[in-house]
Amino acid sequence: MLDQEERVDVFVAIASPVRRALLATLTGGPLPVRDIAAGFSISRPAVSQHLRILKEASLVSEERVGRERRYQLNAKPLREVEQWLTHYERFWRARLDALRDALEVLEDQH
Amino acid sequence: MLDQEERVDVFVAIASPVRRALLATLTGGPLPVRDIAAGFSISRPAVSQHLRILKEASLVSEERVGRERRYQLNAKPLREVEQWLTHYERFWRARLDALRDALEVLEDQH
DNA sequence: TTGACACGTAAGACCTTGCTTACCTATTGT
DNA sequence: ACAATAGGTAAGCAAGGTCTTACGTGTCAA
Repeated sequence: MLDQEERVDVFVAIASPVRRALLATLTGGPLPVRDIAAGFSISRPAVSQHLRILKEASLVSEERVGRERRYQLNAKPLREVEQWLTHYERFWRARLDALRDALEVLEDQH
Repeated sequence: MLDQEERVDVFVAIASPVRRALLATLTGGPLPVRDIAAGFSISRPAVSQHLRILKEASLVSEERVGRERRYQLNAKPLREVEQWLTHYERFWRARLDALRDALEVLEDQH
């Protein structure tokens, strides 16, 4: 079960708005490249190149069906991003708490 | 309370391992550039340039104290990333559920 | 078996990124 | 006033990303 080409960092993969849009497109289920590219203004080869990056980040997998290649979303690597975020969650929560406390003080003054 | 230079996409800002390390460095509290750069092998100007990107993504703020500039973590923009992730959470959760179910079937077979 | 289709890949243009060194300004301490 | 410190900025460069068009390969259908 070893990933053969896990070269691309997930953070790098999702840094591109185009690639995030590609992932969003695949939330509805697997699609062949033709259908994916239909929703984008860039050329089909450009879409293929982005799909390759996503594949090398394991964010999509490809299944060959006849002459089509159906790309499927694989969200699992996003857990790394979520895990990274948890280290910072307390910081923006701290901010919110401070704001809430400040508002409470204002409330009490009335 | 308008951000004067919110040019940089948060996803782009955190795509760099160096910048993620810079953010990690600041979790301990505000630091002057000198102290930040001490933990990195790249030059101080390179650190300054990364800090600028982070500042333009509002991930850090700077406070001038004498001849120092103390950079402080501001995690709030990371909420955008977290919010984006929630759209995909159900996908990797679906995977986990499928795995758990498969394991249960194996259990039952014994 | 021949043409159309689906798709990847190669090559090249172009822009951006990320580093370096050199230099500048602002502040502090003597 | 002057030297040292803190740190931003400019210039230059190598490397990499992102498009395009052209082309190659595998598959289907007549």
